[in-house]
Amino acid sequence: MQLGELEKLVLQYLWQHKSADVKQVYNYFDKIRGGSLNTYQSTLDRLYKKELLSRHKVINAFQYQPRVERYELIGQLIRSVTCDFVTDDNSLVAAFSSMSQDFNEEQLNKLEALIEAQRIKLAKGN
Amino acid sequence: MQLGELEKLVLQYLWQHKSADVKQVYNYFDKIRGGSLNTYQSTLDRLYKKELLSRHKVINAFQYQPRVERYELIGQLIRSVTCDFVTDDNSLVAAFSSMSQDFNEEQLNKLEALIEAQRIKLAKGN
DNA sequence: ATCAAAAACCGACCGTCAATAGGTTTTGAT
DNA sequence: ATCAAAACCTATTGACGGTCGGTTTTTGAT
Repeated sequence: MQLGELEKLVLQYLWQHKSADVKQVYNYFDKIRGGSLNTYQSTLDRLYKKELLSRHKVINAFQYQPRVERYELIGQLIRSVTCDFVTDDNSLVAAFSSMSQDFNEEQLNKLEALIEAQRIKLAKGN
Repeated sequence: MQLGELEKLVLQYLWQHKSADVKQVYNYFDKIRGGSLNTYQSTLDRLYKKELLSRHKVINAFQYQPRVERYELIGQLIRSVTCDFVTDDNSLVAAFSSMSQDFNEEQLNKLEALIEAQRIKLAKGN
């Protein structure tokens, strides 16, 4: 998956506001970065075609909603950027190792809890 | 950072072979995917300019070497694809959560060891 | 049913970047 | 000084995101 700057901004906006139509998106971004209404129309449409947004008509305009949670997309992006390089079991772990410096105490705790949860899931699966 | 298909292939090759010049790279890939020698020259040059490869002359041809370990690049890519979306402390952790299904028992063990190592590092830092 | 406004859609253009390759310059051995 | 190899420069092509003008479709009021 490939995301441009504006696409990311719009996604952020929709995660925050849950749902919006073109006008709302346009009104919001017009003040901070300009661009025509059509620009946002195209961007929403592209995100919709990428299946990152869903939409349905309300009255006469589409309301767009995120189709994936933020963390899901992050996970998906990590996977897509990663998969070409992960040849063996250790690659991903090693990559995390190089990232571990990014984590603070609290995050480490949460990660550990996640690992434990996953262990249980694996155990049940067998 | 933005990497094309061929760039990834060449990187893989160099991680495996440690060091090579254009000819070697060309000879290797010519059999499996074609392309002119110049194509590989450009690709190596691009990777060099991206500071992913180092190089030095041996006799009269450049020898190229990886400048980053595989896992370092993976970590870097994860960070770059991630940073636009990680607004709060929990985002990255949440992303890992959505990826945790990718890990098997053994990998979980290794991750846990990493977390412990990072904890110790943090403790010493204070 | 008609019609004007709103919304959606289409198509074009630009900029960026990877892939590709031809042509030119540099270089080093003889 | 010559000559072949290597490096470098410079297009060209193909994707793709951003941008926007223009056309079609939808819709709501009359």
